[in-house]
Amino acid sequence: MDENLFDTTFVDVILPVPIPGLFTYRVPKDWEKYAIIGARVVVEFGKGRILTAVIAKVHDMPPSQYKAKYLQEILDNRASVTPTQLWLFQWVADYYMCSVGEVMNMALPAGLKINSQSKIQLHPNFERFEDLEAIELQIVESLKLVDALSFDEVANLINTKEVSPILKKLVAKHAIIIFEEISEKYKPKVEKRIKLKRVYEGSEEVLGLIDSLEKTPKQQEILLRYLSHISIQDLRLKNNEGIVKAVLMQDGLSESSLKTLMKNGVFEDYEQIVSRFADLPEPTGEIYLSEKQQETADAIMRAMAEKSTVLFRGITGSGKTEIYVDIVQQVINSGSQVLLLLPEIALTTQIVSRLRKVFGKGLGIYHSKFSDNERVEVWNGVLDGSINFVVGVRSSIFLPFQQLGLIIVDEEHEPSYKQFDPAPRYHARDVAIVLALKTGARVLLGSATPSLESYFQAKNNKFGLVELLERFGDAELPQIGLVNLVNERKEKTIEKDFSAQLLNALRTNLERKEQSIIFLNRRGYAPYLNCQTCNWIGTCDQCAVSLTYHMGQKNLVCHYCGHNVAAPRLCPVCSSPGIKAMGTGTEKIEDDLRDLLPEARVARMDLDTTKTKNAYLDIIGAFEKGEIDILVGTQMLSKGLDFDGVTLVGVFNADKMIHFPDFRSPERAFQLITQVSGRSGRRNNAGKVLIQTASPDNRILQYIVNNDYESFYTDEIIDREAYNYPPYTRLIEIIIKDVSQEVAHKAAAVLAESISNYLGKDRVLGPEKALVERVRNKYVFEIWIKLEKEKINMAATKTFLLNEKINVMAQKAFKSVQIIFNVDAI
DNA sequence: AGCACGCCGACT
DNA sequence: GTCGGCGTGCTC
Repeated sequence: MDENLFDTTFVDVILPVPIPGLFTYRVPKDWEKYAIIGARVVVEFGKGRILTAVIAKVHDMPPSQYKAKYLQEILDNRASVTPTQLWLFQWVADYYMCSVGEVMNMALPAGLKINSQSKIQLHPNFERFEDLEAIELQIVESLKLVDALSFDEVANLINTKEVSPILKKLVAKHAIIIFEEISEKYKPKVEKRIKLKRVYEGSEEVLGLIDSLEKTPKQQEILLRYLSHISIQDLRLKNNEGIVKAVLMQDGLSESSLKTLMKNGVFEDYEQIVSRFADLPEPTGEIYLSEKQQETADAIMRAMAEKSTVLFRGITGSGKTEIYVDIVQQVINSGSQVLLLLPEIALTTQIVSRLRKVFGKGLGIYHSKFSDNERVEVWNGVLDGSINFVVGVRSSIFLPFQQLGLIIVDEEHEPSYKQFDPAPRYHARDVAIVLALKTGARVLLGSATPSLESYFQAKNNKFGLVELLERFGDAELPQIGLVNLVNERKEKTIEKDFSAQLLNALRTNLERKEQSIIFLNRRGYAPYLNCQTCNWIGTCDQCAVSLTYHMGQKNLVCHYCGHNVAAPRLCPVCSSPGIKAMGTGTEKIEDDLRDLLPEARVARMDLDTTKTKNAYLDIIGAFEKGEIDILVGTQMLSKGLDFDGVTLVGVFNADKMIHFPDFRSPERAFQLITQVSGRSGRRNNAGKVLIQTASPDNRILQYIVNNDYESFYTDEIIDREAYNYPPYTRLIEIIIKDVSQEVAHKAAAVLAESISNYLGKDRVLGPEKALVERVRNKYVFEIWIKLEKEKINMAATKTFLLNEKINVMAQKAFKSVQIIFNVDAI
């Protein structure tokens, strides 16, 4: 008999797959009361594929086109995902042109998604080993040793990719069983604790116990140690709390003696679930604001009463952190939650420890360097309200806030707020603004060098604007000078890549025992190797770029695909030994400095020297302690670092930054150079900045020298308007990739043609070869479209684009083409 | 995205 | 002859 589909509950769930739409599953009768919107469930999707999904809708409409499968499991008895989050996931999916599943998958920490892995085990009744072939036998023999193997493990064992046909045969022969192993990933942290098995009445009894251990001094020592933590008088009240085993046993008390004590019923052990953040200190620090800072904080609060989003432009060294702290405290005290977004690497540093001192346990940190389990605890803490302040990276915008009052986006101009690689390609600042509009929270954007988009909104009264244009205390702005490389070249005063002017300034600084920073936005030793005899250049065979020479490992590295080979000593083409490293990276600068200023202690900070969390802190620590005279580094130096002793910043390659072929490069250059310049001269030290350039008259450099953000903005915004770039338009970048250059180009042309017909030719740029035309063996083309928000129906355009993608890919020739939409590309 | 099914080259 | 390569289509 077929089941009665009336009076049956169904759920539409979000699955972590890049397929649009929700999927309907049937709820087993007994579980109906647990089928809540926002609860996580386990479902089978396809054949034997187990996934964690989130319930988005509960209803009683049986699907007409297919038969719904049953839910396998309901993981929560409450909503792990809030209704606001579900709304936000959908908004992000629509706006950034991806599936809700992709958003959900990114938003949920890995620890909240269960593991599904097909495994095999030996069939308990199998005996006919003689029926098996050699490989099958090998698998079965292994299963005798380890009771279960994953598909991957089998693949490794027999050294083949395709294991499922073999395993199927084994199943047919009743030799093995395939099963899905499901396990929740999140494991609470447990702590072993020890307590006295029974509470002793009165001190005599305890003293008696101590005496009874006279002959076993090691056991007695343990008991005395225990009593030193919980005194005899306190036993009655505090014995039940016990003490952490590791604490009791530190400095090498005897484990075996403790075991004996437990066996004899003196002590017992038990486990207790503890928060991973339990041992955090209570808040101690207080932050005092200068009069000017307090005025600014008050102005921001007033502005936020009027506008949902407020832009705060506070120049470097004006003490933004103190102002944030004051505002955060006010919002928290009103009973709301606060999120402070920071660019990824700024989080590993000083600011967190400063905030921890003020906010203690109520502060949660959400960051890629934290483990899965820690992230789950932050998620749950935010959900149940025990965490009221989160400092995190861009993905923390998707945490389950219940009472969100304020989102601060620090360094809001930072491009790292935009996710690029896997979908969703979202901008955390923009998502924050949307979320705040939805929930009534406020957004505070902070930067010394706001993005043109944000400043434009502020100037047009869409955002509130508060500016703080003087440094904290009596600190002065650094003096910024340009070094004319053309003149120095004429006079032949350049040594290696250093102008005499910069080198002399470094020398003077060294003599005065003051610290210097050299900024160069290119890592490695040299961007390419070149044979002086046959002109060979080392290139990546997967990508259309030269390989960067890294002297540390003596190898050539592709900065696009990571390809890594030993650097040849002889030219691979003509075998001549005359290979020369061309151009300059941070490694070379570091090396050259050791030559030019042998007495200086030089260190380098870039992606290559900061692979581990501690390396980063070690370099900063050594620099702060004055163990380093000159620190060479990439843009990493510009973020959230606060050094007192730096009085000189040298900038290399400024011209390259300004003339990079991208309409945003003037803005980027202005922001980056201004930000690194801000590292010079804090507190009582007047600082100096020297920028090496071949075009000292360049307008961007002039604005930087004069510290003139306003004029930079006014100038740049004119160009943006003239060429229809943001903030006057919205950009969508379309990336078309294929192994065949011709196929990619044709598909791109077809797509561009139909878009032009729909939007008009003026709104479509390309297709053009990408700047790096081949990456990982795929040819890349780009189409850019510019959309005026007032004139174009954005939603309709996006629907059109998604349909066109399907149309293009439906053509036989374009089956293998990849088409990626990057909304609001930066 | 995975995963299964289905159709052609290099091996026994 | 088969094994196994990856093209194509589907997933509630």
